[in-house]
Amino acid sequence: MAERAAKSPTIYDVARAAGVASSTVSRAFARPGRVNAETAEHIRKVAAELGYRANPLARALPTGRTSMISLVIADVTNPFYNEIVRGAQAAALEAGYTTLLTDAQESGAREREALERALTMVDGIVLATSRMSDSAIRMIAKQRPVVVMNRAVTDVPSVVTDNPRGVRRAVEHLGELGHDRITYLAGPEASWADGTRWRALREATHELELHAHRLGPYEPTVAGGAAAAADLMRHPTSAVLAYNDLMAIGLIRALTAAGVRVPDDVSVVGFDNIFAAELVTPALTTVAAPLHAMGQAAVRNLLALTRGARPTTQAPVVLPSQLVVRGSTGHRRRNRTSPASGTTKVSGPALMAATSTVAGSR
Amino acid sequence: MAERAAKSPTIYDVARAAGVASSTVSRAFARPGRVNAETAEHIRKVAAELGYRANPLARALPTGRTSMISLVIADVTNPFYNEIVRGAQAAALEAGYTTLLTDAQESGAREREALERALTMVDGIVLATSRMSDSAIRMIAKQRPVVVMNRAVTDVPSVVTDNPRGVRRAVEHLGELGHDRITYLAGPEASWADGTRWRALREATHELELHAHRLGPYEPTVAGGAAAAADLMRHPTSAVLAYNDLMAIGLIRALTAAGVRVPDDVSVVGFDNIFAAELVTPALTTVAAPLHAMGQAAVRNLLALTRGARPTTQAPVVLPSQLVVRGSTGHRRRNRTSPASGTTKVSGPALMAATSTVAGSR
DNA sequence: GGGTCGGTGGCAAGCGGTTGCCAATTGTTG
DNA sequence: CAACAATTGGCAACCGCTTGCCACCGACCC
Repeated sequence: MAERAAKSPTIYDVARAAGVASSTVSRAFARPGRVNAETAEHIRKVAAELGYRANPLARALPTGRTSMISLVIADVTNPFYNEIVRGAQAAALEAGYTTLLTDAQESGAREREALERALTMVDGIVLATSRMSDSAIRMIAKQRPVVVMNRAVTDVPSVVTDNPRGVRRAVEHLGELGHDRITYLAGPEASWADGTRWRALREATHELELHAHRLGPYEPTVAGGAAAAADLMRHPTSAVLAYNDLMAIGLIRALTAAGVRVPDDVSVVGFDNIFAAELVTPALTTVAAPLHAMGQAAVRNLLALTRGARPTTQAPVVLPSQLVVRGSTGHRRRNRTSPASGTTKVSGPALMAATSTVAGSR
Repeated sequence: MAERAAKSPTIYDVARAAGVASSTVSRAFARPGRVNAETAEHIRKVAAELGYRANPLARALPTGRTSMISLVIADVTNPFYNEIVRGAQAAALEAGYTTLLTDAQESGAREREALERALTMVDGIVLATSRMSDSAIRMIAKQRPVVVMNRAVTDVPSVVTDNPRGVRRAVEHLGELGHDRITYLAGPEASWADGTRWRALREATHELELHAHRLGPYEPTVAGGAAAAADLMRHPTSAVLAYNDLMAIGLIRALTAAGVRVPDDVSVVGFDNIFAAELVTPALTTVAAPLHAMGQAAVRNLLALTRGARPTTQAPVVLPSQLVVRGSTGHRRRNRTSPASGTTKVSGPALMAATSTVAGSR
């Protein structure tokens, strides 16, 4: 059983080896101009020889700054977060910060608990689609800088996508295809994005003289979408806007299994443009969020806060969303979601002409 | 600009308020029996009133134990890791540990660098599909307990899936469908799993008197699989075993686009059973790894190590893998991957009879 | 009644850095 | 050449918590 290598060298070891005081070593690293250039150079050389590496914990104690931030997401297994996480990590890394990823497992309680543990260890927190209440979030924000994503909380800076614009584009797209009635499949009630999207849908359909209808709420998962299919059969429609891609995918599968064809019988639009959206058949038309950019923006804003910047503005940072047209939307043919009987087909290629405005990454 | 709440109370505050020494407060929390039950109770009450919460960093300094572990994965955007991360987090949480998730972005260099930063902060490290060299890993293992996943490194405990068994099952499955020649699409050369799978394929095909062929390496991504399609057209085959699901999916898409039908013209089997595997069309037949269990097992072993357990055994912990039969494999009909010309179809349902031994979660 | 001993609580020395303050050295300036 | 400012390095006091060691105390024993 090989014992762990002897404890790593400290500033004291370096100080002794370099013939200076420990404080000088400390400053040589932390306070650039504070020490003579030559001395600093010498110290750095000795430190390198000894393999000295500053202990971030020890540094954190007196300064109170840990150079760690916490990223809390609702569900690690949801592919929606993958790109967000990467964006956030990239921004954190470039600023010399380490990220603590926390999975709330879709539970506000677990989220609070995890946060409780992390709170004292981090310089700031990014809450991606938090399931906690506004007041709970504000409570946390009193103790550490916080930035929320996909949500607006009074007095807490946030980063969101332009949902209204995205919904508007989706509605226009469906309108152009001849659909005059759009059914919204609602997601979690605790979700801020859900409310925003439904509201935007109502406004957009109203302006364009179309009709909006709402079903739900459902779980924001493939299973939830499948569950919605049954309800949808009872409320015939020709176009559906789902709360997110996972639901849209589940819906399409259930519909297909029931003999309803997509997009021939019903058009489906999702939200988020997750990785799988372009892989399913038919490929999913969806409102894409700039996931990577959001993660990055959230962390950058957070770090600005930790440096003492005043909470940006009261208005959230809004990132543009984009409609990605793929195969799940097509011309309106019938007004029902019941099994097909006719066989005249609109040519596939024509339907997919406008395919992929944005290519899936990877 | 609301100033952050006053610094949180320390053991000294609690000690004063409770009329005892700080050391007693410390022990009341950390060393159960060491202090009188009543005193402890009193201290705990006072602490609760003050809202005292131990500072993990301050605790880490004298003890050298941070209660944090690092989980390093090759690519956060790869859905393969989602369940692993969750399993790992669950195991860590139940033991009171916090997880530091690090994305190596498929680069051994970035991996080392990130590790460098985290090394001093964590009690142990789990390397999920590391891209570093064996010696680099052993170097790290000298400084902190390490457990590797999906890989075997001499002297470093590891957790892997039963690749040979999985491959064997896939080969048997394909054999039963009449395929006598299986083409392997290789993944990253730095991947241990890749070598293991190819070797297992050769052995299995040999025993069953089939032929194995190898193409690649390719990127372990959808794009990589698509790239393989072109090569595959030049090396006709009726059955393909891909390094992972992402590649399998990319391959199927490219093949389909080129007019080659799956599974009619060629059967495709993937590895990992990622989330999207059951969503694509045709649904992917794949060798499923117990992702969640692996993450969990890795962390549990790691924690055992930090508690001083001697490196389990030299042999890796092997978790069972399972073949999930879906729609991408079918009876052999032709021996070429060139565009179809015949139209006789094996009935779809028959082909999919054995569908989903394991249901995808969610 | 004195000696032992287990149970408790306190003292104080770290853990590895940071940093305010002071002193020594060197360079400027009138 | 004295007075003074700027530069640079060292001293030592923390940051919040852990823990070895000691002191004290009442109980128990002989």
